Order: sequence, then structure tokens, then C-alpha cells
Amino acid sequence: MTAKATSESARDIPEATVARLPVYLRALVTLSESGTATCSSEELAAAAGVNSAKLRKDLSYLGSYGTRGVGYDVDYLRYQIAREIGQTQDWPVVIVGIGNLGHALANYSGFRSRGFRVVALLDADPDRHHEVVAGVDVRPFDDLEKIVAAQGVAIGVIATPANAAQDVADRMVAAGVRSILNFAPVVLNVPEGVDVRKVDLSIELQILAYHEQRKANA
Amino acid sequence: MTAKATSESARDIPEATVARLPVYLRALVTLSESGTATCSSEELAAAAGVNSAKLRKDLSYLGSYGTRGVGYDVDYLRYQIAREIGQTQDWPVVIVGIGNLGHALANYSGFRSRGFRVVALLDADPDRHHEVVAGVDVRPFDDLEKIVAAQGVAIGVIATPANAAQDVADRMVAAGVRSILNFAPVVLNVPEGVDVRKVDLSIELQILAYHEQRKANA
DNA sequence: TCCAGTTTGTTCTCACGTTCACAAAGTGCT
DNA sequence: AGCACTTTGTGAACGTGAGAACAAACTGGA
Ligand SMILES: NC(=O)c1ccc[n+]([C@@H]2O[C@H](COP(=O)([O-])OP(=O)(O)OC[C@H]3O[C@@H](n4cnc5c(N)ncnc54)[C@H](O)[C@@H]3O)[C@@H](O)[C@H]2O)c1
Ligand SMILES: NC(=O)c1ccc[n+]([C@@H]2O[C@H](COP(=O)([O-])OP(=O)(O)OC[C@H]3O[C@@H](n4cnc5c(N)ncnc54)[C@H](O)[C@@H]3O)[C@@H](O)[C@H]2O)c1
Repeated sequence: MTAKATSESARDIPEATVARLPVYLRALVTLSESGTATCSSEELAAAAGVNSAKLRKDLSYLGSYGTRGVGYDVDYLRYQIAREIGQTQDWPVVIVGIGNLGHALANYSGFRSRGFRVVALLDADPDRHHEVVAGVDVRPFDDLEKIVAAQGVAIGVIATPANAAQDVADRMVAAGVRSILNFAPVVLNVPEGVDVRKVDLSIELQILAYHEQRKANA
Repeated sequence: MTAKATSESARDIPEATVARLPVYLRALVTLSESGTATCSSEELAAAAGVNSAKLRKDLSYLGSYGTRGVGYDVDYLRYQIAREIGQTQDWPVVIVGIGNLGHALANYSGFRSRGFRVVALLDADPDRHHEVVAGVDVRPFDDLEKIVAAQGVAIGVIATPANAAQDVADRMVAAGVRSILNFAPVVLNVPEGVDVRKVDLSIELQILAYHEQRKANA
């Protein structure tokens, strides 16, 4: 009975596990590229920087894709994880705010290789329009609704200054964007059903500094 | 008995709380700048995007800085949090890998305003040397040890390609860096006592995509 | 077929983090 | 002073996640 897991996967995977699946996937890609056909949970866990028991438990949420006494087939597991996290499909993405950070993001090839396609770069500053970054030209922010509708964009990235971020988020949500990655250092308010993840580089440094101070005072 | 909390704070604050303190601090800065002298846990929690009970419990790890029936003095609490997370001192930082992302980071003013000072920009590519970014000139990577020793650098940022990141980390650790913020999509191995935090933008998008896929299949 | 060896999938326990709910401690009006 | 009201700080209940440990399931050789 193998034809079960196809669209039946109604199990909900713990958040902590979801956050690690991309790490496992990356480790599997590396193993696959280096010609490894099979690996044990121990090996994969080492490559991913986690405990092997945790790895096995995480994978068990997806199904039973290993073979006892043998390990995991690298390419098979890689495909299963990719499918589970939606990397078998193509996700159109818009980036708003093409300043320092927006440029770096637009130029980043790692998004493309993981199933994300930057379909538009938007900025409110007319001076930036018609500049071409990584083959995509920068367009007025007001084109947002049109582009989201035309391309079926579900994911938006905000790289504007903090004071513009909430407005941009509101416009994105109104246009139909349902997931937002926010780089601006503000707390965004969005309606139920819209996911926001924030990346805050200052906070990361501040956490390091806290521990650093601890070490110094010890 | 107020003269207790000064250097006696041997309580260890939960990781989850440490990660939220910078958010509270930012909310307090905003409140302070808008002229608010006092705020309740409810108001501050709303500004920080968390539950008020969680906020109060978090703050209680620092000490008892509120007044029942009144709330918190904005500037006083702001100072206490700043002190606790080490933002009253200046942290010299080196950034290695001055490509797309490294440029953005070097230009980011938010680090400076939170107590971090970029003292060096290092890159292995000679073509980048002597370029000046945000007033700091790009130097050869081999200057690392000299700079770390001279400036007492404890925090390093890695923005090199993935295949160089482990080498850079090893050199940093050998030079005396004890905290690393890593943007390269690899798992770094470092000795005991060295802190690593990773920021992985692809993973953030992949997590959003997972949930997006879930919404679509519901 | 049987057995020794290997590795998965899962159960159980413990630690950590979140939220509720409320006593304790303040304010200000009468 | 007394009382009604506000808001903090925390104990206790609950939920989620991590890791140890082991039975179940497979391999390969005798
Ligand atoms: N640069 C970094 O490394 C870095 C690090 C951490 C956080 N951030 C945060 O990321 C955000 C962007 O940083 P940056 O350094 O790229 O800033 P930036 O000023 O270089 O770029 C911001 C861009 O957003 C555009 N913009 C402003 N208002 C807009 C609006 N309403 N709609 C559309 N576009 C708008 C501006 O025209 C500009 O091009 C900021 O919130 C910053 O705090 C940046
Ligand atoms: N650009 C982005 O938005 C983005 C997003 C997510 C992750 N990342 C990651 O951040 C890292 C940097 O990305 P980027 O786009 O800036 O790449 P990039 O190629 O533009 O820049 C990398 C820089 O590192 C330098 N370098 C290479 N090897 C080095 C070494 N051994 N020592 C010192 N310097 C060295 C190169 O000369 C180059 O200047 C990559 O690992 C990338 O995967 C980037």
C-alpha cells in the first residue's frame, strides 16, 4: 500500500520541525551532489548539526521513508522533503524597497535555486525606476496590485525603512499577498490568516552581545 | 534596599526572553521619542506584539522595575533593559565578505545606533581592497588577526559564500572572536564557548512557503 | 533458516516556554 | 483613614520540544 501518502498528508508537522526541514534538505542536496546514495540518521544529523534522535523524530512526521538496518535513500528522502515543504513548485515573490538590502536580496541566487522566483522589484522612489537588478527592472510601488493579481504572488518581502513597512504590508495584504517576510525593524499588524516572519539583524547581534557580556562578567 | 541589582544579576535569563528584550527596548525607544513617560504592561506588550503576561514575566527576570497600579517608567525601564543586554557599551564588529550582502550590512545605520561599531570590512578578493564602504575601507582578509587583537573584537559577521564560511569561522575563532553571526547557508562547527547564530533567508521563505502550501490545500 | 549486527521509528521522561488567574501593592477620591 | 480601582509580579496548569532508550525491522553471512 504505497499509494497513500500522496495527498493524504493531513498530519500537522510541529513548527520546530518545519524550521529544520530546509536544513535537512540542504544537507541532502550536498550529499547527493557528492555522489552519496544512502545515509544513516547519524550521518545526516551530523551534516545538519542536530541530534540524530531529533532528526529521526522530525522525519517520522513526514512518513516512514527510511529502511531499518540501512538508512535513508538520499535522493528519495530529498524528494519527499522537497515535496512536503512545497519546493517542488515555483513561488513567485515580490520585493518592495530596493535600497541596500533590497539590491542584495534581488541579486541573491539562493532564492531561485530553492523554488522562489523574483517576479517584481518595487520602490516608491522614482529615481530607482527602470534600474535593472538581476534582470528584473524596478517598478513603481503602485504597480503592486496589478503584479500580484497577474502573477498570482502569494509571498512578499519588505525591505523598506521601518516607517513605511506597515503601509506596505497593508497594501500587500489588500492586494492578496498571504505571507510576508519583513526586514524592517517594526512589529507588523496583519489580519488573521496572513503569516509574517521577521528577520531582524540587529536583534541577532544584540543576542550575541548579551551572551558576550555574560562571558566577560563570569 | 535599591543598591542590589547593580552587579549582582547572576540570575540567568531564559533564551526566549533574551530574544524578546531587544524588541521591548525598541518599543520603549519609540514610546520615549513620542514623549510618553509611563506605560502599562498592556500598552508595551501591544507595541511589542506579545501577550502582556509574557511581557511581565520577561521583565520580572530583570528585577522589579514597575509600579503596581501605575506601570513602568519608560526611560528607566529602557535603561535597565539596555544595561542588561549590554547596549550601554560599544561592541566592535568585523564583517568578512563584502559582496552584495556585506555592502548592505556595512551601510546599515541600525547597527551603530544599537551599540555596534563596524571596525573592519575584510574580503579575500584584492579587487575589493581600498574600496570604501560607509567610511570604512575594505582590507585583505589576512588582516583579521591584527585587527581583532588591536580592537578587541569579540563579534564577527560572515557574509562570504558558503564554501568559504567554515574557513573564515576557524580563522575568526583562532584570532579570538567569540561570537559569530553567519549568513552563509552552512552549518558551522566551532569549539565550545563560541556562540554562533545563523540567519538564513532562504529558510525563512521556505517556512512561509510550507504554510502557504498548507493554506492552498485546505 | 537462524543468528549477529545495524539502524529506524516510537515511547517515555524531563525541561522549557506560554498563558491564566490572582494576591500583593500601589493610586486617588471621599 | 477607608475604599474602589488599577496594575504588577508570580504560582500553577498546560502545551510543546528535546533527548534517552529500546523494540521492531531490515541485512548479510553461516
Ligand atoms: N541594510 C541592511 O543590512 C539592513 C540590516 C538590517 C535591517 N535592515 C532594514 O531593512 C530595511 C531596508 O534597509 P536598507 O538599508 O535597504 O534601506 P535603504 O534606505 O537603502 O532602502 C530603502 C528603500 O525603500 C524605498 N522605500 C521607501 N519607502 C517606500 C515605500 N513606501 N514603498 C516602497 N518603497 C519604499 C526607498 O526608496 C529605498 O530605495 C530597513 O527597514 C532597515 O532597517 C537593513
Ligand atoms: N545576497 C543576499 O541577499 C543573500 C541572502 C541570503 C544569504 N546570502 C548568503 O550570504 C553570503 C554572501 O552573499 P552575497 O550575495 O553577498 O555574495 P557575494 O558573492 O556577492 O559576496 C561574497 C564576498 O565574499 C568574498 N569572499 C569569498 N571568499 C572569501 C574568503 N575566504 N574570505 C573573505 N572573503 C571572501 C568575495 O570576494 C565576495 O566579495 C552567501 O553565503 C550567500 O549565500 C546572501
